[in-house]
Amino acid sequence: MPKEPKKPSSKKPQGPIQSVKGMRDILPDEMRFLERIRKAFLNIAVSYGFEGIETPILEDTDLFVRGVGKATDVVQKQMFSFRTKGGDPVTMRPEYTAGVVRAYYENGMFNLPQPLKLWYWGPVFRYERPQAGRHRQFHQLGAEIIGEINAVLDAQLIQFFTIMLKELGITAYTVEINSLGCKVCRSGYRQAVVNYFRPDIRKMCPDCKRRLKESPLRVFECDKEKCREIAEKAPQTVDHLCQECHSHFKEVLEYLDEIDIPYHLNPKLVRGLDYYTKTVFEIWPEDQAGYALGGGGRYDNLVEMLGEKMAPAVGFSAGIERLAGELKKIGAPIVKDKDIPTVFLAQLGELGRKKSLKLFEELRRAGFRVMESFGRNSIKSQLKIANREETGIALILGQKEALDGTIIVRDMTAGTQETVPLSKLINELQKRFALTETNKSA
RNA sequence: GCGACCAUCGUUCAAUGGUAGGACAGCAGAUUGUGGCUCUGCUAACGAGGGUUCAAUUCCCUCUGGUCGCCCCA
Repeated sequence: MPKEPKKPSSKKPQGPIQSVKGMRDILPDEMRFLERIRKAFLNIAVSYGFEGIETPILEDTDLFVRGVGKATDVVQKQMFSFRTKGGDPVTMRPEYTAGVVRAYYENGMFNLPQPLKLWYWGPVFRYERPQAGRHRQFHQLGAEIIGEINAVLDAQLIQFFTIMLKELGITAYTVEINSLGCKVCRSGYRQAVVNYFRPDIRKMCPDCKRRLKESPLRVFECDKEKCREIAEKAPQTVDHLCQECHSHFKEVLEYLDEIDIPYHLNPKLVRGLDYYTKTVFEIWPEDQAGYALGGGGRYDNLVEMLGEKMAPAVGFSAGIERLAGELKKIGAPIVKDKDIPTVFLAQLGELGRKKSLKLFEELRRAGFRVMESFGRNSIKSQLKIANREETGIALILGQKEALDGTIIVRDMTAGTQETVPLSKLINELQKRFALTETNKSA
């Protein structure tokens, strides 16, 4: 037999389709945590006067290069970028802020009453090696306040974040905070940093040599021992703040004191995105998980950098999966939907099944959560499922009942049942659930 | 981007150079229209490609995916 050399149609081998590297499924068990986080988050967002926004996942690559910063790790090695068929360079957003600011311009939102308070929730992408607490697609929630410079808002966003953690039951965290100053003091500071490192530049790693040229503050992010040693006594931002930035920072801290949020001044905190000015902060779990739950800060220049208008702004974002991880860690009880009055609707025979479909909707309209297994014929297997799902009450609608206009209401815990007229069913159920409610609270 | 380890039913854990077994879950039964306990049966897996071999799930290589460090962040 002559061998037919197989030409692979692509470099990928045939086989079952697996998820793309770093992309994962969120299954119902985890989804429950996410929904809980979303509820807590939205609750606060709405009462704090924030409104929702969603921007496209795909943006012009240039938005992030200019917005987030050319020298940042996010842009240099973590961007999920490619070209469209038309040849346009696009990038799957690695964060929200740049896109939100773009939307601010494109939709003329500077004409709306300022400041603009926006919340967001959705997937973001970073091209990295997947690892614990890190995937290529993950989800962020966050909030931005655009068009207001007052320091009280910096504090309010931190308050927003910490209140959310509190509502979720997460208490073991620290707030790290620092001020990077503005354009004015930053150039002075930058110069001071460059001057400080210059004598030692030969001893430093190649990365730092490059950083010192392109973005000197990033030198502090290096963890090579030598660079660290040298950086130990480097000038700190807080010592080079201009009058305005100094008092702004002081005010932020005073506000935080006022609302009893403990913080840790961290002069080394610079954040991975270039657009930050003045206040920056990160929230870290206390158990040294190796990653932050979230962070944020002021970005008074970003709006200007992306367009012609000027608008001060401040924001924060948090990793939703990481918050969910904390919930798991603290053993947060799994909240199921059981608290909604739930009944199981079992049907028997052709007529019973037909009537069930309608009854199902009537029950739903009356405020009940209804479970069923309409596809099954035997009453036995249907009750088995009712038992497994732990619905306290099962309704049985068979041929006989369908003809009589009645239905069996079965108490699954007591094992008792009675036949009631269909017309009185809702009433009867409401009575029963009211009873169990009072028993619970008693 | 660099390094280490891993890959068997849905989950979890076995065994094996001659194509795989248990547990849990799932499904169906144990006479007539009634769940939980028990019993019985059934379903269901060697990530993909290539090589070595009479024979590969097992050995080797590559790819894909996962886990964990480094880096960095959410």
